[in-house]
Amino acid sequence: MARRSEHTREQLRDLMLEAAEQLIVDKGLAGLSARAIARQIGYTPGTIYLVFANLDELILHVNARTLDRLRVPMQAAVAATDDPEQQLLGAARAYADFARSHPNLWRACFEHRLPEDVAGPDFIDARIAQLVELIMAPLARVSGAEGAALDAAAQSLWSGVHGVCILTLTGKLHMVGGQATEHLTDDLVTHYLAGLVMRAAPADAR
Amino acid sequence: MARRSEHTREQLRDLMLEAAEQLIVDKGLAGLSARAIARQIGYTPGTIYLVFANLDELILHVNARTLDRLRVPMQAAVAATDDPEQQLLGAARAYADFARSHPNLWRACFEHRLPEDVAGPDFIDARIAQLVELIMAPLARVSGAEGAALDAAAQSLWSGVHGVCILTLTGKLHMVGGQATEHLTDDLVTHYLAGLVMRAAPADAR
DNA sequence: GCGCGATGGTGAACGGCGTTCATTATCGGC
DNA sequence: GCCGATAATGAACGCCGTTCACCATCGCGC
Repeated sequence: MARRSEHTREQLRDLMLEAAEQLIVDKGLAGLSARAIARQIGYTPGTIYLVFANLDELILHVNARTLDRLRVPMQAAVAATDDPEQQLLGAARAYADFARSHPNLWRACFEHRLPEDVAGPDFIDARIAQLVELIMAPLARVSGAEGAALDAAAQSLWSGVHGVCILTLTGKLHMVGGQATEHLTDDLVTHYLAGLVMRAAPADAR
Repeated sequence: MARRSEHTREQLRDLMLEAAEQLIVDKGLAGLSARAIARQIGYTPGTIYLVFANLDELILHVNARTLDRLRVPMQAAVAATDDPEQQLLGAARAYADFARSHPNLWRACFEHRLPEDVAGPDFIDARIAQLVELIMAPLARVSGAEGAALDAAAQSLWSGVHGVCILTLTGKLHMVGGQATEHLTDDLVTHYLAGLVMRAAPADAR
């Protein structure tokens, strides 16, 4: 017992994040435990606390990685065209697609709850802000909105897409005529955008 | 030990649901435990399993109650006016208001996860369907939609409002210019409806 | 070549959890 | 007044997150 320097702190950190990620992918947040991570990487639970303050912090870092990975396809969707409406549709579809392909990782980002009195760390907030900012420019272009109105549009649209993903992926919406995630995100985005554009430049005023 | 018939099964059931509800209200789903419920009602944990199959089932029944209570103000909002757009706005506001006044109960309905392989019970699905159905009639009136298109509209609109509530209430949206829940629901509903109506009867066709 | 201080890592322990079940105290009916 | 049925217990099992005294190992100074 008591090996020395088998891995550096950094290596250990990566091993733990990797193992935790795999556990979440396989069995969801509920399947994650300090003991399971330790077992997976051949250490004891105590070692985890040499690297992270507690399990919550470890999970937050897994989530940060997930949010980074989620940004890639969304960014690609925005870069794929110059039509701002298509950019927004693409981003929403990329979001929904990521959520559907990595349900447990994606859900971990939003289901994980810190203790009542602890605030989320900046490195998570910043990554969420990055995602919302991705859609700001196209949204400004289609709607002509700016300032607080633009902020509101970005937040409500993004939240809306998020809501569709959550409810369809957790099976809380499979009632009569339950619809596919993609279909509903498209419906939400196109109608919201149409309404937003109309409000900005009403047909009556043409 | 081993008191007999101090309460009937029904009374015991209600005591447990009441105690569980209070625990969730006070400390969230995470603060709920079989031992805490038992302590609260003066029984031992084992007794719970004479009434419910397991804690999950008990939580599902608390959630069913919560959904029933949520329906009341939404129904009232729909009954308060004849203008379908105002009915929809009112229902959304009622939803957001309920979520904000009973955050822990409301969140319990959506954060509680059954084991991977267990399907949600009908008595929850039915109550969610009831909520969505509340907005079907007004939505049909404003948009003229019917059939699958109407289903899709109801689901994406409701999911969207839900998403706004989740992200604002869990503090996952307090970035630059973070907006109030009510403001964002109004924004989402009005713009979505405007877009939906326009699509149904475009201004160009007038 | 050797001892020693620093330290990475351990593993046992604490108090919690959900759940099960043999056991017991109490009841209604005979 | 007994007896079978049963409501409720509480101890037990195997988990959990987290802490910490301890020790095996390393690199350094001699």
